[in-house]
Amino acid sequence: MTKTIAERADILPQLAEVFRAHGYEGATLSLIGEATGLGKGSLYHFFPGGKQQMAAEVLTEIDTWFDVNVFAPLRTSDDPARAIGNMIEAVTGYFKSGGRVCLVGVVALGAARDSFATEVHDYFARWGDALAGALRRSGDPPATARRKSDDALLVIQGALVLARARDDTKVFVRAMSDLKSRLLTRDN
Amino acid sequence: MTKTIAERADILPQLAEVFRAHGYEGATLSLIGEATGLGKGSLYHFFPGGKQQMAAEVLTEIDTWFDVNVFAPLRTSDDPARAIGNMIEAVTGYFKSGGRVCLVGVVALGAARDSFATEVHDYFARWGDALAGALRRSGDPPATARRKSDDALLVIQGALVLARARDDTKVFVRAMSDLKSRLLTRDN
DNA sequence: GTCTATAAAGCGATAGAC
DNA sequence: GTCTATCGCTTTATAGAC
Repeated sequence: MTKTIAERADILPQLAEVFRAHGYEGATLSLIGEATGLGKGSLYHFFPGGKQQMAAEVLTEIDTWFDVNVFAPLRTSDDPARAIGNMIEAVTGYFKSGGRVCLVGVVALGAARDSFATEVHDYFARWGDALAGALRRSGDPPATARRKSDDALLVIQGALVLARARDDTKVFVRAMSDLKSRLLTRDN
Repeated sequence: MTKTIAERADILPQLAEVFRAHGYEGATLSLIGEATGLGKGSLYHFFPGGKQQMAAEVLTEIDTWFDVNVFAPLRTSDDPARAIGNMIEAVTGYFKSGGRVCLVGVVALGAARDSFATEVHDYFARWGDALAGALRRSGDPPATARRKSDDALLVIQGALVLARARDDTKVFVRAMSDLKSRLLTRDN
């Protein structure tokens, strides 16, 4: 019988799902052990800082994913309108049309926010900056771009809450469709 | 020395604040005891069903508050536009301009959602129905009214998430102001 | 790198005196 | 109605064998 050797890259996504499903406080080491198939010994081998470190690394990985797949395209694309459309598509896929919650939003609402204030703040700040930049380059004046980017972040988070409250992804899908046309319309 | 006799009506709001601040999982009986000044004996005297019952009664009280102060005016006012303006004002006050989170939203995002599915679902359903009704009476066609009411609920929840992530109420205040004019404009 | 055993603390909940 | 003491269990975290 060969032992399976775990790698950080495999563990983090499973860890993320546990935190998403149960929140920081609700994600116990037993649940994490089940989801990863790892005992506490292995878990503490990878994350000597315990639960706090696990959540911090998960948040960092989430941030990296968005940086590569969402923020960077918004910042560098020479077709900003197209990049905004791609953002909506990427977000819809990532959040499984509202069937998967945003861990950063969950953390922001909970008591763990204070422990991860920087991670939470920066995630939304960098998303907002990247989106506002794309809107400016597509013709919106700075103040309008900023208002529209705030609006977008807030609609995405709210749609996730409502979709989960109703246990129905329709409201999320419709919100993304509306958001897209609102972002790509110049006169608002 | 006279013992203070606690009443349910005094306990529930304190209980609500603990659940809001820590979420369902994070709200321990110790924290609840501190916040209410009551020992476990007293707590279990009032709530034999324990934490689950405490949260359920808090959710019911929240629902009642919104029913009286938000939903009923939307349903019965003969000046629906004015009722919608009042709703924005009531919500801004209740959520302290984004400084206080929505417990129903917090529960919806967490693992406790399944235990309180009915309460969570009904809260948003009744709010949505009341608001959509007011919008219809103020001249919006049914489909538009429904879309705008979904939009409103989602913007409120999202603004709460973003305000807490940024630790800044400005985004909430601005979102409410924008929402108000969007709801009261006929051609969208 | 993985596991089991274990520690110390905290959890929700109960019992019973007052 | 309130309290303290306590139960049984789970929690996070550590130690040490393999």
